Parts: sequence; C-alpha cells; structure tokens
Amino acid sequence: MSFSPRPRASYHHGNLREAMIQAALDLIATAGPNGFTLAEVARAVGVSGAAPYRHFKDRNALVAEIARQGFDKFAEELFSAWDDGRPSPVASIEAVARAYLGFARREPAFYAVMFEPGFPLEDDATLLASSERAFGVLRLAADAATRAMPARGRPPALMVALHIWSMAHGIASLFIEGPSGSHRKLPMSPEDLLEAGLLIYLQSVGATPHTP
Amino acid sequence: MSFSPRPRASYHHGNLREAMIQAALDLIATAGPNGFTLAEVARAVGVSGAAPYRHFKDRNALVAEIARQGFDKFAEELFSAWDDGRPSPVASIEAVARAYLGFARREPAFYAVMFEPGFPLEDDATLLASSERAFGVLRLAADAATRAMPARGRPPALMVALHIWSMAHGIASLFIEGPSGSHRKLPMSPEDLLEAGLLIYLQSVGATPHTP
DNA sequence: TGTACATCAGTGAACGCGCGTTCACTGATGTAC
DNA sequence: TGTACATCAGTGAACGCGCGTTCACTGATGTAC
Repeated sequence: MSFSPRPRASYHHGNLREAMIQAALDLIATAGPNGFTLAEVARAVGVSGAAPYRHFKDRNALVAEIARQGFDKFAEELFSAWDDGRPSPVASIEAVARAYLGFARREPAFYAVMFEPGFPLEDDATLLASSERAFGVLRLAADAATRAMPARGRPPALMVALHIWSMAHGIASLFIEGPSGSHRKLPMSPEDLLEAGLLIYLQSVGATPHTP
Repeated sequence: MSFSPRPRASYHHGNLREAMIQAALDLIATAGPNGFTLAEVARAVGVSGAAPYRHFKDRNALVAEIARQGFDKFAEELFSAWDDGRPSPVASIEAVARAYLGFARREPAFYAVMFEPGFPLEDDATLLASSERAFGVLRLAADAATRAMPARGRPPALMVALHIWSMAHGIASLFIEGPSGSHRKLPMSPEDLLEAGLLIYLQSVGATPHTP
C-alpha cells in the first residue's frame, strides 16, 4: 500500500509528519525496520528528499517516533481488552493475550519496530514510558490473577506477568508473519496455542477459568 | 573483536570462507543481521572487495550459510543438554532450556541471524532441515515429558514442545542482550525466569520434578 | 478589511560516501606424467 | 624428482547507484495593526 506520489494541489503538504510515518510503516511491513530509507519515504509521500528534515532530526528519530506511537496504541488495545478484570481474571488474561497477538497480526510493522528497532531505544524517555505502560497492563492482569490464587505456592505477580509476556512475545515473533522473514508453520492458530499455554500455566498456580 | 587486516603472508588466504563467516558474526553481534556489508567483511578479513564472490553467490548466501551453521550448532547443544532424558524428563527439559538461553547468550549473532535474518530463509532446504533438527530436540523432550504424565488431560506433545519453544524464545529475545537493541531489564536472571515458568507449566500437566 | 511582514514548510541542487557487483587479470597451488 | 600446465583464489580498477544530509532559496501561511 504505497502512496502514489501524485503532485499535491498546494505547495505545502499539510500533514507531512503523519504521512511520513504512514509511508514508513508501509515500507517496514515488507522489508523490516532496517529495510527502508528516508529517501524512499520522501518519494512515497511525493516530497523532496530534504523535506523530512523539517519534521525529524534524522532517520532514527522517525523510527523512534514510530516505536512510541506503536507502544501507545499497543497499550491502549491491551488495556481495553483487559476490561478491568471482567468477567474473571483468567478470562481477562486470555482476552489480553488475544489482543496481544491481534496487534502483532494487524500491525506487523509497528510490532517489528517496537521489538526489533535495529538500534537501542532505551535512551528515549517518553518512549520508555510508553513501553512501560504496555507492560503495565500485563502487570495489572497478573496482579488480579495472583490475588485470586491460593496463598500457598503463589508466585510473585511480576513473575507471572513476565511469563505471560514471554510466551505471548515468543508466539508472536515465531509464528505470526512479520517483515523479519522466517515465521514457522503451525498446526494450529497462534491464538489457540497461546490460549492453551496460558490455561495450562495458570491452572498450575490455582487460577482456573471458572474461579470468578 | 574485529580482525586486524594485517597483510597475509601468502597470496591466498587459505581459509577465507570461514574467516568471512567469523568476521560477519563479529559485525552482526554489534549491528544486527542487516547492519553489516559485504565490503566491511572483506576489509575485516583483509581481502579485496571482490574476493567474497569466490565463496558466496551474494550477500544473502553468506547470511543463509551463517543461519545454517547456527542452527546446526544450536541443535547440537540442545541435544547434548537433553542427554537422552536423564536423569528425568522434567530435569532434562530444564537442562535444554538452560542450553537454549546459554546459546542465545553466548552466540547473540548466530541467534539474531537465525530468528531475524531480514529475509525469508524458508526456501533453503538444507537450512530448513537444520532448523527442524533443533526443534526436534524440543519435540523429544516434550514427548518424554508427556509420556510421564497421567493420561487424563495430557496435552499433545507437539503443543508442549511449542509452548516450551515459545517461552524460551520470548525470554531470549526480550531479555538477553542482542544486536537488535532494546532488551529489557529484569529483576532476575533469564535462566531463573524460564526455569520457574517451565516448572509451573509442567506441574500443571502432572509432570513434577520428582517424577523419574 | 487590507496590508506588511515574520515565520513556516517546502524546493532542488549539490556534497561526499560507500555499497554491491563485474571484469579482465595474475600469482599460487596441485597434479599428470 | 622435475616440469608443464590446468585450475584455483585472489587482485584492483571500474561501474552505476542511491543514500543521508546541508544549503541557500522561495512560495504559502498566519498575524499585528
């Protein structure tokens, strides 16, 4: 879905910043976070090669902005799926898990930039905050689930959140088609695989789908 | 750890093919699978820019060869850790899991090329076979573990293998430092996180660490 | 409402650069006899 | 053991290319009065 670079009516683009992000996402979706150039983006949007520098310091700044927007969107979708723990902690976790894979499937370009940016994102503070917000939803879900567990042998909620994240991310990056190539064939849907894995895992610590 | 390109004694390099792979791995370790150029590799090895083409059809062929070698090494290490299911299925799975993370830690460049090659590896048959051999070890381990489980509610061995793989890969790619940037901080070691996760998971289906 | 002017968001040409790949070549190596 | 010769594994120069970035510039927009 690249933009046809037909001439703009006006001298000013009007929305170049967002248009560049969109065009970059389109390119990333097929070639990965390192597989696009600023020049391509400019061409796709129908603008000269120098125009991008009005909006982004350099190429990395564009990538970082995409990652930030991606994490924000991601956090929103997870939070909405969480639905405050309704109808039950375990059911909500399953819903969050489905939302996790749904995002990776619907937005492979965002997902790739977020998790394989090609350069360290850690120094960007607002980006880190967005990323933490996404993980925060998993924390919420794990908190609720562990609270419902029998106290004996109950694992720390943080650890449960990390296990959920790891399995979800593992399944997304191994089995959902992304720009990094080489996703594996599966005899079931990634969603079913993750749901089954989480159910087995959560049952072990005493949280059953039927515990309200 | 780049090679100093001091002049060779002989006109012939003698071992250019392997030396290129080594140099490429060094570059990949810091910049990722897309972060190196054939020209850099040639320079690092102290050879002209045209020499690589005696050994590899093009850049992708070099990357594919690295992935193949990586999967072979990976499969060997996993298989050796598996140790034919001794002393117990669960203990062996934990050993395989440690070996999995150990590989990702010791060989981040191999790991990155294997799982984020930047272009699809699927068409290379021998590479696919090497990759299948690595997964085969997880299959073995899951088979043994499920055989030891009570028949009621026993999940398919293939699914168990996929769950183990997913969690291991998720932890490796989220929490072990790799060239793709942005690995997260953890309040415990990745090894401990994975061990705990697998124990919880395996207990649920009736395989305890103490079942021989 | 009209106008002067500051600011903004583009242009297009230019730069230096390094890349992947090819080509005809040549020095080193291995082998047949 | 020596030699002629085929093959192999390099060289180095050249190619066309597209990239990221900069620069002085200019047309469009917004605002103060």
